[in-house]
Amino acid sequence: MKIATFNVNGITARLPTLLRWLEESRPDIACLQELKAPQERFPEAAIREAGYGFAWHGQKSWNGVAILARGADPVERRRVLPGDPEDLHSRYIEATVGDIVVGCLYLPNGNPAPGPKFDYKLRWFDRLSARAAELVAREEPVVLAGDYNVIPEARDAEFPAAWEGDALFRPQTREAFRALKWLGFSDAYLEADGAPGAYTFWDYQAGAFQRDDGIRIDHLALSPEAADRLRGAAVLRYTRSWEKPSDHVPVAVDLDLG
DNA sequence: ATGTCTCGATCCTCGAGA
Repeated sequence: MKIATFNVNGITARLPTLLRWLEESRPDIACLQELKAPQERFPEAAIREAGYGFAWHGQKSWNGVAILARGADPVERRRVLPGDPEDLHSRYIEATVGDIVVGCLYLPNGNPAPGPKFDYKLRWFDRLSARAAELVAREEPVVLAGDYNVIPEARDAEFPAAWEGDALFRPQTREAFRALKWLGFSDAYLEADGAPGAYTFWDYQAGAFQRDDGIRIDHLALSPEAADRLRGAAVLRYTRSWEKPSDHVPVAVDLDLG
């Protein structure tokens, strides 16, 4: 079973690219982030035509997350991360697909740091960890996939010094990411491959992709029961060279599940 | 720091966010 995560940076502008990727890569489950469209503007017909059922949580202008399943309808469990009724950003959706629990997340960027946006990022991270602790206690295969906006280690950036002090690389951010690890979740790419240079994001500006000025910030965290079944992982760098690319590329993992 | 992109309001361009 191939499970992938892809920050599309606008599902309306990215629809042709998304459809091409679904057709060529045929993930069984696709977690999408940064859809930037209100709930009623999801391209339902095109996604169904491509062979996918879906659950999605939209928002005007910003955020927005979706879980797609090939030949199946994901069973939505929740569309809000618990712990803050005043947080109205659509950054989390959770569903089951067969026997697997999938959480699709778009963690706040958090810049400028320090500041209120960084505080929000850390609070959001705490809420994610609390939810992750609940999920891991069930001893089921769980995948928490998405744009974490976290550079876990210096090796996950081509120019780590340029990210010193940035919300994506601050010690507190990296510590919060490690908290998921201490709960029992593993970084699928690291476990299955781990080769350096597997960046998932390059800024559109200043020729960042041409200089390979990238960072690895899109991750799939696996519960122990999912990690037991991990067979491989891949970062689909080539999609960054397509027409009208997202600034992120998909990351896919292969799990030996049903 | 910025050589870009997307969205939305409103408008034929700009600000915000990333």
